[in-house]
Amino acid sequence: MTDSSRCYHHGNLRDALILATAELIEESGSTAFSITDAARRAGVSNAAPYRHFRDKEDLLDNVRDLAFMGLHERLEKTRDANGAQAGTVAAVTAMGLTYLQYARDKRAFFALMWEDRGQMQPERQNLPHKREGFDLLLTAIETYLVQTEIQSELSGLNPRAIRIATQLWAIAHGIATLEQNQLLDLFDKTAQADQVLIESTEGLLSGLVPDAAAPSGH
Amino acid sequence: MTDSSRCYHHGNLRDALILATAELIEESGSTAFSITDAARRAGVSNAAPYRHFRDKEDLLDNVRDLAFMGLHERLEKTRDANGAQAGTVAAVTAMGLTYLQYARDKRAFFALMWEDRGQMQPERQNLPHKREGFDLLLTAIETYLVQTEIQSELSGLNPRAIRIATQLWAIAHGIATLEQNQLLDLFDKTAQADQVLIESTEGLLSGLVPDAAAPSGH
DNA sequence: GAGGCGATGTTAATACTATTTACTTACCGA
DNA sequence: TCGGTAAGTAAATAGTATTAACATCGCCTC
Repeated sequence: MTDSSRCYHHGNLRDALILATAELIEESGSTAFSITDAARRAGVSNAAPYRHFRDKEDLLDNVRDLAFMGLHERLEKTRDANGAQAGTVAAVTAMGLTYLQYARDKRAFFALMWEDRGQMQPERQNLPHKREGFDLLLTAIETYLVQTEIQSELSGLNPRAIRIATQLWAIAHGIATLEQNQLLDLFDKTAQADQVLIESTEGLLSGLVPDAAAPSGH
Repeated sequence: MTDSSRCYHHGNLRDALILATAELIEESGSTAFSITDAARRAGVSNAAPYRHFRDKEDLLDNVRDLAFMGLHERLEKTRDANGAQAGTVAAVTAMGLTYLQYARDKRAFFALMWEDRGQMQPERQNLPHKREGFDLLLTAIETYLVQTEIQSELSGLNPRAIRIATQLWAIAHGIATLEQNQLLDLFDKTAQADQVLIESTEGLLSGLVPDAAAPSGH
């Protein structure tokens, strides 16, 4: 059943189509693609995909999942590579740098992941995978907070950790977007995206003090 | 020439098409639209647009400009409304909040503005309009730096001001994206986007000290 | 005013596209 | 062995961008 010597039945068309689509998108550098092309690349007729996917967007959703998994994998690798210095600013920063690098390496995937799908049903928004990436960052930050004795234990639900993770994810995402839109080099040729991220991370993490609510002194 | 009693020649089809497209996008809430629909709405045939725009993307570029001008207008209004307290953290924060509100109010426009067009020629990336919005933020921050005696005079080119403006723009953009992707309520139901932005802005602006290079102590 | 020319419309044609329908094949289980 | 169903096919439909060939109007010149 895993052989490639199929004449009529493909065997694993679903995965083949997802992969073919991913390849088309990566090769063209654009999220636009035709279901016809994907089918042709998988070696089937143009109607075959509809046995496995409701519509084009459904197929695309699966490619999106693939993209999120790719990012997640890289973030995990970064976390593991920095295991020795877990809980340092550098370890947190490394996660953000990985995010930026992914946006560079897989530009079309990155665009795909964050395409506006506001009018789509919630179950078609790849929320679980989006959340997974966030969780990794969150853990890294909690480790930092515990390590620097700002927080007493890992909980996964510490409101401050969540807030900081949100801020860091937001700034990494924003920097990636600005970089892709050529808005960094324009104003500050030396402000490489990485540098901006490193400074922002430090800026947001410094100033944190044990216990207490939000720091409000200037 | 400005009458509406035209039978064959429209008079100002170019603008009418841009407006029609903008309306279609706003009404549907999606950046997808058909040139046929835009033409119909403007009361002309489906080939007429090609007398005024090279292709669909060219028409879309003009809608993008419109969207950027709308954002710019709002930012200007915010700046003027806060004229009295120019140079305060609140004044800077207000710019970010305006950005977030625009992303909420004009969701489809916001998506349109930041659609990935990496493979497009530079002249089709609406760079001037993107830059204009940044400039407003930059000025607000320089005013803040001068007002708080961190910087001695308005120059428009102060590297630190540029760096901070970049960080703040990035974080505002990132928060808007997370909000639209329902990644804020998911993890922290109380972390309204506005609140995250307010805290980030304060976090990034505090810790700044006069003169000196980047603060590196934690 | 007559004539013509270029800008701005038109209709019709081409080539893709997504999606559905009705038909076909091959596998799997009774 | 046989029949049902999952998974493929071709063909039809409807909508799309874009181009080509033709039509009309306003304006400029004589």
